[in-house]
Amino acid sequence: MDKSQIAQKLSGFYMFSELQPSQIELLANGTRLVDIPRGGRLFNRGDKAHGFYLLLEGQIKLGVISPQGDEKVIGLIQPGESFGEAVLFLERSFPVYAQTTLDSKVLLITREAIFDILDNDVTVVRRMLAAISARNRQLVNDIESISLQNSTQRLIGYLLQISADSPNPERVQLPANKLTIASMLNLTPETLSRVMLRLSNAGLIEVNGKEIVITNVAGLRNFE
Amino acid sequence: MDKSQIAQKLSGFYMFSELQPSQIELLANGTRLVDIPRGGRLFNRGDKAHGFYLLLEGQIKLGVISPQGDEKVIGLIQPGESFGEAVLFLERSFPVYAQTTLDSKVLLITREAIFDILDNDVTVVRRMLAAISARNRQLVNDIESISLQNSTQRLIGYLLQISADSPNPERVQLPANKLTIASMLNLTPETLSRVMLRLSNAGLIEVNGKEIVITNVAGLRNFE
DNA sequence: TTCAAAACTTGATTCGAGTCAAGAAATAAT
DNA sequence: ATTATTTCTTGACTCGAATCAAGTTTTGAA
Repeated sequence: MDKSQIAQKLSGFYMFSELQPSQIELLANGTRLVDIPRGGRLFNRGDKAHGFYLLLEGQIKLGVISPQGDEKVIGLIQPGESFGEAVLFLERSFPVYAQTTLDSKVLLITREAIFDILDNDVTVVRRMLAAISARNRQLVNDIESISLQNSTQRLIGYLLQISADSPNPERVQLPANKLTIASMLNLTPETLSRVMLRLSNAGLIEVNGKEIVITNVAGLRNFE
Repeated sequence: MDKSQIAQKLSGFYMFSELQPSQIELLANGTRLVDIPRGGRLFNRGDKAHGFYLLLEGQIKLGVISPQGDEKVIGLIQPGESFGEAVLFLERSFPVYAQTTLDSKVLLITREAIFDILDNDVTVVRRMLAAISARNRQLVNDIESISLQNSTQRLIGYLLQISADSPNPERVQLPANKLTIASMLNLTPETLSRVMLRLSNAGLIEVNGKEIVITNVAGLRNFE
């Protein structure tokens, strides 16, 4: 992928869509493409940040691992989404690791390049603030559901959310394997499996691998 | 409190410490003082944001309440700290309520005033980004400890943290009542009480109401 | 200063979800 | 196509923390 293709990808990204070609070119000069095969690490917890990332293809899992080796998935990044912004503005290292779950292509937008743009473009500033704020909101929601909902409510909430985001709300596709989904929902795989069985038996969903058919949205929303 | 006193408070706040007097004055014109007695609500979940807040005196509890009435405290704001920034940059309402736990004085820095400054001052932009990013980091830490640590580890982590932030690390003061501390740590008050008793019995801490003497820091860090 | 309300503690018991184990199904590698 | 490996499911059992209950202490309001 050459510079002009990188520039094209950058200008197609929401945060930079208002920038002039000359500014995009500047940004592209401070951006590099990173190719990582499935299962590879983009960075580890504790690594210093050299910039922030824009996922072009594949999928990235952000997570933490306890001293006992237990893993918790904090977020799942899809193509077109950026991540790692927040670390840039603190003199700190990454609090999470980033690992691909599919062969992936990522743009690394270096610190210097983005700081330069931020100093000169009000729109990018706003959108950067909005991006970090949105992540913030998501984290608050996650804390709320971990703290105040039981396993069934968390799964239902998650299914309804991905259903709402889907073009075909009755038939959704889990975006990752069930181990990862379980970890995002703060469940063990065993519990996820059992809760899905309960919802199936209640006639609310049908599960075929990663495909979930929501047969009764209202029932799902009001379950228990 | 008149305009010049508000201006003085604003210029003493880290985020605005580099601003010129003329800019501070502009900001002060878009700022108002809010006085709220102990137990009062500054805003509720779902309220539209008119700006962000700087706590001058007192204490503010940020939290959520489940449909079943269970409460979860997400954050505790101390004098000199700001909050509510993230909501400003999303076209959304507050995901949490804000309630005083002491008689409090708060500055409300209105949307228009801060946006105006953000468009004209690079330092404030950086510090705003840093402030929201720091909150982000805290939230990730919270999710990590809720997800991967047991009740004892969470309390120990919390005590070590407030001890590290304290001028007198051996003798710390809980910043709120135990019900609030318990909720922040995702514990019931009963469990908090029992865990404190266990740590006391193990000779690691001494508890006298809100005052905790950490008699054995290393032991506390390596407990279990 | 008194007293009512709120906060905290302690004990007994329950329960949701985790753990351990073993097998089935799906996926990837050869 | 076959096999190895990973992922997923199901069952039996355990356990950490919640709940329920009752008493004590602290706090703040009249």
